[in-house]
Amino acid sequence: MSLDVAPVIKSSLSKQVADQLQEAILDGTLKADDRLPTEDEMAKRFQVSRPTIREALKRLAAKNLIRSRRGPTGGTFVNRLSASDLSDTLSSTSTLFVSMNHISLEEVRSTRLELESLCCKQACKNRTEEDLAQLKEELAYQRNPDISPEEFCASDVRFHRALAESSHNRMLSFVMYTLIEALQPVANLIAYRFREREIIINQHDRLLSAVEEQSEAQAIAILEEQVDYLELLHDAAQKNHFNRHPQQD
Amino acid sequence: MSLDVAPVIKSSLSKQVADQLQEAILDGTLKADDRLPTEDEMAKRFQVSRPTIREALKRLAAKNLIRSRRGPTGGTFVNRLSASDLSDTLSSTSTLFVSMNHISLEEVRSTRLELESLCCKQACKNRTEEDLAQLKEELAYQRNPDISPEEFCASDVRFHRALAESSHNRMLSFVMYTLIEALQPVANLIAYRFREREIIINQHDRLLSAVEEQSEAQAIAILEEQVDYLELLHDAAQKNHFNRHPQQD
DNA sequence: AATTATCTATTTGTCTTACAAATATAAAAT
DNA sequence: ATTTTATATTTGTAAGACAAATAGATAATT
Repeated sequence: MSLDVAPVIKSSLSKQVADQLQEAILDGTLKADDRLPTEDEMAKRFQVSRPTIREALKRLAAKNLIRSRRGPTGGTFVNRLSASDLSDTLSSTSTLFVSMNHISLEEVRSTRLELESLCCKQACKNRTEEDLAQLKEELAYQRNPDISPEEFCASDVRFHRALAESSHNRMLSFVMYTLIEALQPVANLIAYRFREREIIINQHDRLLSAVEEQSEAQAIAILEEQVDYLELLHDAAQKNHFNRHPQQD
Repeated sequence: MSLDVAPVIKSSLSKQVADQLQEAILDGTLKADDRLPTEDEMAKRFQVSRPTIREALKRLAAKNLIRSRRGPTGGTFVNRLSASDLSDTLSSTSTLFVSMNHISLEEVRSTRLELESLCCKQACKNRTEEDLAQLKEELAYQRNPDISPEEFCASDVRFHRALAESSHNRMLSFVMYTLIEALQPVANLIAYRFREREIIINQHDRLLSAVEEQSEAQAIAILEEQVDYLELLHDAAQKNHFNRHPQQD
């Protein structure tokens, strides 16, 4: 006889508490900047010990859902999450996803090209003067040959983020962030020498002009050109990296 | 005299421990299924108390980076993350993003349409027999009028996920998951009555045929039709919800 | 002999209590 | 009136104990 036993739920107490609190935050019962009860108070209400409450709070803190401050006016508060806060969470998630699932660079690149083309299209329609100013500022920064490779790389990320923001579609920007971040680990391997920088800056320059002149087709063509060029650099970087760190098995 | 004091790092101990461990996981020092030292052992090594170690571990557990088991062969292990594991993390992140930043449904919908069109295009090229079988299975399930609205909704999600998977571009599927999840809260408000179900099933049916016959244009047309139809349902659902739960302030 | 039951050691899960550190408020001293 | 000092509140950390799960070894039973 194979009786269907109830699959006795026994997740840990701290997890149950964390889930209940998260639920309250997600469904709006707890709003941004609301203050949660004190840890002692919650311990009494949930009928668990304070360490258990604290473990639950740390789970939420890991997701950036709450913040804590000590003192009389302190306590634990619900966070108002900005796009960049969430993109931090996303970036480690997408980095993990790519590395642990052995996603090929080709998949990331092709998806990025498609999505960034979308961003460009909408950016050509919706870009404001502020958007253009931001892009120009970043471009000017990149032109300084004294900045380190890391700074150049970071500026490149900011340029493409600004491009995404120019679409004025926050949902699209959000997913675009995911993709930009997913390529970061490889991008960091690239040796941006003078010649490479010059080419990339030139592409950025023309891209900016295309967006400014609202020429979708041209913008997309430049994107394709850049993705192709980055593919070359990526491949070279990986070969280089492989030679320096040969796999033993 | 305003001496520039060192900006004394004072993030909590548990956070520092968590960050160190996460770093080790991300850079590959700790690989999937590796076992961490016992909590007592780590407490000694990090020179902090066990509760502090535990709070750190809970932070990582919240991100699904580790799992724990009791007993002699138990301990804490590094997780091998699959796409579905990550989608749990993703779903709350994207749900939060939408709700906390007041992203309009319009932005989500238009982005979803664009992305899902991309999925469809690639699915028309790359879909396998297994993909088609999975889509058919879900469609058959939806045809059962006895399933609850929640089950219908869940099946709808699975259908669209399967469609994304059919593109055989895992990066694209990953970002598509984000969007599907972002629409869940509203989708759950919809009252899927017989008539609505019939229409949606019919759309799914034709969508499946288009993918099977590799007709990109037709597939995208049906997607547009469905997004438009869902817009109607969403609006109705929100009006209904608003009437039942009027805002006080 | 083979199976079952019991014991034991190990490790995470939880509780209790205590104290440290930060910090706002109010009282006291200058 | 301003500064200092106390004080209360709340999170952060620590230590120790016991509970619960679980694998392996041992003993008991059939």
